[in-house]
Amino acid sequence: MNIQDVILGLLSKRSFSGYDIKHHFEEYFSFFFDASFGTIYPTLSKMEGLKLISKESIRQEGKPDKNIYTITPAGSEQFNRYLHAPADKEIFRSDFFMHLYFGDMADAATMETLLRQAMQEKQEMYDDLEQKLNQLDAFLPPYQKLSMELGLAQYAAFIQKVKSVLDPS
Amino acid sequence: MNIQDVILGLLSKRSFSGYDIKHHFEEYFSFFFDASFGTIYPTLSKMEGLKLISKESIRQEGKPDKNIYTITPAGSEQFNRYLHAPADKEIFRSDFFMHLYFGDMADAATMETLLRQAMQEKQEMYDDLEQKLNQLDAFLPPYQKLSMELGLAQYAAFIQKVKSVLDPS
DNA sequence: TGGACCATGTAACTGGTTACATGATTCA
DNA sequence: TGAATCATGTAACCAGTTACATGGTCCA
Repeated sequence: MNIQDVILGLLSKRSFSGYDIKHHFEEYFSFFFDASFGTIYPTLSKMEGLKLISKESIRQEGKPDKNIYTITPAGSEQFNRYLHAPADKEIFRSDFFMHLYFGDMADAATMETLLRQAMQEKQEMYDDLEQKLNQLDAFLPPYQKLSMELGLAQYAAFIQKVKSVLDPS
Repeated sequence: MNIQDVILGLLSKRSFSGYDIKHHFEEYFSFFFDASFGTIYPTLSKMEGLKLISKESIRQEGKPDKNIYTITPAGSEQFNRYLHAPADKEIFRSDFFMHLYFGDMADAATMETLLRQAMQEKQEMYDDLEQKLNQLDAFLPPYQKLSMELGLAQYAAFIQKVKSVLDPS
């Protein structure tokens, strides 16, 4: 998976500006993907050069011009190849787990803070994702819904386990 | 978290060669961290230059020479700072989730393959981790054990959810 | 008046990977 | 005989981030 495929996926549904793409990433992909403007803008230029997408400049009043990108047939073809190819292996790199792994060398207060912090962050992500799911539920296509439910299931497992260690009852 | 901290953590317990470090990563960290020889060897040289670790060259019969690295007081100090600092946010980038998110545009057979594949891979990681946990259980310090149990809990949640979709019973 | 939002873009940097080079030993 | 294991290291590359530059509008 590279960012090109992700952008093509978004553009399969409707046209986007670079700015919109970033916001969509934050809103819907934040739990398994992310990219900065520093990646998005150069990638869009490159993809336009490759004729995978086409650009239309829109003048706006009171706001800067924006570039709206639309997928081309060549872009659709590439995205379709991506979609039916096997998934790359996922990248998971966790400093939390590293701290935990070496936690027996740290003091108890530090470890409790670490665990509480991690649990709280996961809880926030859970709540955020759950709220989105409830809100969109009826309109969500099945696999999109499943992706969110799977995210929730993993978060819930994490939270439950950490909670059982922090507040054994 | 950078690779330096991880190496210092390992060297806190005993001395390692670069080759050993790589194997330890694969054996115990593979589910939340990874690094290649191309990163490990230059990092070790750099850390030696910074006096965080010291090198001893060992001649071996029938095998190439090896460089054994030992942590210095300056290295211990840096590791201690790492250990008591808050954890960086984790990096999770999943092509599987991306495929799932866009899955409603793919055909059913592709999606079933995707799900079965992912489930199988997670199951293998689960089995591998569980086996290590059972094998070492009595010797494991508590937080190290917890890190493995948390990994298992997350894998189990994933597997269970995907299974419920593939084989509803 | 200062911060948030809208909007695009570049340059410098970083943290890695992959592939290559070397070479002996052991095992099937 | 050829693959796996032991062991170190470098060069080329790549995908990404951060910080900076620009500048208008809207709202408190």
